Amino acid sequence: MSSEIPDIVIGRLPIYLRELTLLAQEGQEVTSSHELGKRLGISSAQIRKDLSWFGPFGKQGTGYQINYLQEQLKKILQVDHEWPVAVVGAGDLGRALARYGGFAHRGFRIACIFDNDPGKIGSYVGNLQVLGVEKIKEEIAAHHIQIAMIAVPASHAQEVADTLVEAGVRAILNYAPIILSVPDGVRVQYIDPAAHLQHMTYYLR
Amino acid sequence: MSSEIPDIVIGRLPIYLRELTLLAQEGQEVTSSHELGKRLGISSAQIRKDLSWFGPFGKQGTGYQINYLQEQLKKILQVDHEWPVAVVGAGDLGRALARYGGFAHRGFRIACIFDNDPGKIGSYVGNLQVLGVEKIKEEIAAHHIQIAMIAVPASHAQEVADTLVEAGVRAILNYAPIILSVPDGVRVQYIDPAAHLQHMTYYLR
DNA sequence: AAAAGTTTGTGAAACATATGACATATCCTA
DNA sequence: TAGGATATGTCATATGTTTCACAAACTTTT
Repeated sequence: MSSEIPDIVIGRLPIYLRELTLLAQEGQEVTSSHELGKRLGISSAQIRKDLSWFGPFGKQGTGYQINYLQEQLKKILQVDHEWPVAVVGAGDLGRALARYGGFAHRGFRIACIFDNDPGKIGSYVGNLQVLGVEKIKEEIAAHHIQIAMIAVPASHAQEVADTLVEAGVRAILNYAPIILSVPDGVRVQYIDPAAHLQHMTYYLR
Repeated sequence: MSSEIPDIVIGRLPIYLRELTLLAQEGQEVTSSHELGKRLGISSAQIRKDLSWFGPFGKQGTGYQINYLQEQLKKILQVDHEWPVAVVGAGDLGRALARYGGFAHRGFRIACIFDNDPGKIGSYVGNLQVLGVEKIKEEIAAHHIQIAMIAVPASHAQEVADTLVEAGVRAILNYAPIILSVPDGVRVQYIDPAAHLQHMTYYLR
């Protein structure tokens, strides 16, 4: 009976939420599945169907109250409160992530950053001091951090992931170009820009 | 008859190629759909089916010659030669992308980097000098660049995309958290780390 | 040289996802 | 207040994707 909500639907919710925030910034108060779909390049039927997994949020004849739908999506995605996030790797990418301003208003706060390079440990990234990787366990446990981003070379990513999982992390955003092996209950998402580029070069003929 | 190859299949080829490279680095010469699938967390049937869209690359009883399959995938994805890539935005992210060592052996060379900040123009990122955005058109045309990465704030991303398309770019990897509007024939891929994180927080209950 | 063991490539079946279409509700205009 | 316009939520349908299962080809063992 209570069939599970498809993961692919969950994956679209952040995009809906993002676009709603944009609409709100533009001063709009109400939108429709049609308008949203047009802006996102998605069919209006799909948006209505996706949302209907979670409840009736709209009003026939009118559409969706933007503020209300935003709140509901935040609740569903559990970003109605802030998550502390750990960054492992204080190279160019790790530092860029730690300083990126786009996380704050979307439910995330970079809480700590780690590296294994003695030359980097102790230095500051924004107002965060880089900690040694040996501190991962205590720091993550102390702050009950459940989310981490891995921005270390592929050769060290699995080892880092193991440590993070041991420390209690349950969601990993992995920038290293390898598949991580993690126990059940831990989720991993991957970002591999070169793979995206190769996906596109296929079509460049 | 000649049905088109699904885009989702194309999207997996770079992952297969990446894993083959890893296997080759480990000194292995032959692999099987089963081994590959196990390492990637994908069913062996899917890998065989995906590859079969392009031809018979394996040998029954043996599996796949890694070198050969790598070559074939590179040819299919058109990364058997190097593509020059433009980066727009020389902030933390743009600089991290420009200096990232992971593109070179996967078919890409960062050819130029642009910014609109007079304080950044003229400075060096690695051995690339940051150019002003007003140079985008001439530079991209001169070097026949067809691929670009956008690493500017959301507020400027569409404008940058328009300029890039006008200059001849046909593939864009967009790091700005907005959907870009581009003409037919131009492909866009999106990277939005906050969206990935929100996708995962859904499951953190 | 035969038997046992692997592994591919592929059609058919199962499963998952997206679209179409419409009853119903609401808004707007006159 | 009636009629036209708009938009949701949902069931049925269509499309897309993955898995299953097996013949055929090859390797290894006995």
